[in-house]
Amino acid sequence: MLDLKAIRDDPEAFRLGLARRGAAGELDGLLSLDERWRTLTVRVEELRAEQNRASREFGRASPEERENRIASLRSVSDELGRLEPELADAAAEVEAVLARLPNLPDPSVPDGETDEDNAVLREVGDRPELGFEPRDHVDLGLAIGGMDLERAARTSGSRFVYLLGPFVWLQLALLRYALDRATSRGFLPVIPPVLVREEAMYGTGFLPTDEAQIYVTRDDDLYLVGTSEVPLASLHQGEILEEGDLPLRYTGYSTCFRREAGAHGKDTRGMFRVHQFDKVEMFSFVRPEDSGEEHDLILSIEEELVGGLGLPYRVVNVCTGELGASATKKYDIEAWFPGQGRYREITSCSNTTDYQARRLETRVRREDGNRPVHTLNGTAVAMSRTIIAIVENHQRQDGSVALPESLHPYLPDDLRILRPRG
RNA sequence: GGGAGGGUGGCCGAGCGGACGAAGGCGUCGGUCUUGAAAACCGAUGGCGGGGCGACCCGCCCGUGGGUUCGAAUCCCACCCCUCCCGCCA
Repeated sequence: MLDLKAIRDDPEAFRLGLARRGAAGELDGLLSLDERWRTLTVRVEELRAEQNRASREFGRASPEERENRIASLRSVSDELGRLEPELADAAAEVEAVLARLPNLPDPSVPDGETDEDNAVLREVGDRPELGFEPRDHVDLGLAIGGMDLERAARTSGSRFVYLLGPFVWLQLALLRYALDRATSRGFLPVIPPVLVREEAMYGTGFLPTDEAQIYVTRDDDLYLVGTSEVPLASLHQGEILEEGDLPLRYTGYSTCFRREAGAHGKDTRGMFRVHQFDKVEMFSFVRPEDSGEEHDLILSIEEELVGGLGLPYRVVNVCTGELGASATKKYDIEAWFPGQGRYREITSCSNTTDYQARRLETRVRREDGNRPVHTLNGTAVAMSRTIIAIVENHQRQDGSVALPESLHPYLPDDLRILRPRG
């Protein structure tokens, strides 16, 4: 949510920022709705003040006097009865428009529509020189016995997977690997609820914008989260935090559910894009002036995690067209996937400034008043894609995969090399 | 799932149609006193929004949303949440 008062004070700044995201069209409408709301507010509050004054006197009045006063009180009450619904409508309209406006992009974000417009900041690590035609994760995973896609399709449909044996151990090793590194940097591990109320989805900015991507339960009005960002951000909903308690850092492990509507035909092979996967996420609540620095910290942890797995990657500054509604700026780490012959997103971190905090009413107590905190989120490890990247990058001619040393402490002793069966 | 009782300020807790943003206590912060501290005493202590250049003024908030009423923390309805008992259950 943008700051309505700030929009009033400097509409042109918002017009410019929103225009970069193709969302400036609603601004004039918003300003006139706001004008109407304020006019009505002034009138309604005058009437209420009068009613309160008269009502206080009424309490002291004698029974005879009361009879005389009821008529004038009723006329005030009647006018309020007419105006209050108008005021409520105006407020709801302002709210509805405001809720749809995305966060302003940071000046350093490149303009653009698709991932081809993202700015590549750096490439790190050498792509593996395999000396043979690389197999993709489906061929490798099936041979190793780490996954079953056909039976998953029979059970649940396309874009689902049974992880089996070696890939299960690998995923659990990745979990410990990610948690160890995140907690060593001060992030508290959390296993959050994955079914959440509408307010949590709204508060994090996934509703109303991304409704088509979200699974909803039929009888309970609960939403399945697409990322633990949602319950982590909601952890301090409605709270006023003490400045000395910030930053608050959490790392959540959860399953993530995504409908992938509109992705028909995209990444249909294997488990690169699935409806359900597990992910370790980092989430920070910080003082407003610290969010830029925190964003760099989260990115550096992500680079450490990806780099530590021996995966070649590049860092991109995501363009305006690819930003989520709540983000002012987003870095993606794209790992090299030999099976696809290109870089693909494997982690992502966003600075959402005060956008989510304003919706969730998470504030910090300050001398000069309570202000929304800033929130940030970033992937520690997205399990399915990371498993894919590992097996594709560390594959060997015979179809075996040498797992990176950084995972050895977390793996069963006989599983440092994944071998094709039979 | 069945039954019972509850949700009031940072916390505890009174209020159960009219002067209530709400008694009292605790906590916190100032002050008096003291060599210092404690105790005692005095005072201050919520959030959100609107208006005004401003000192300020006004409105809203007693789980949430509706309703009754000239007037609702208080009465009615729906929903949410918590606690206890029974049943079921990882």
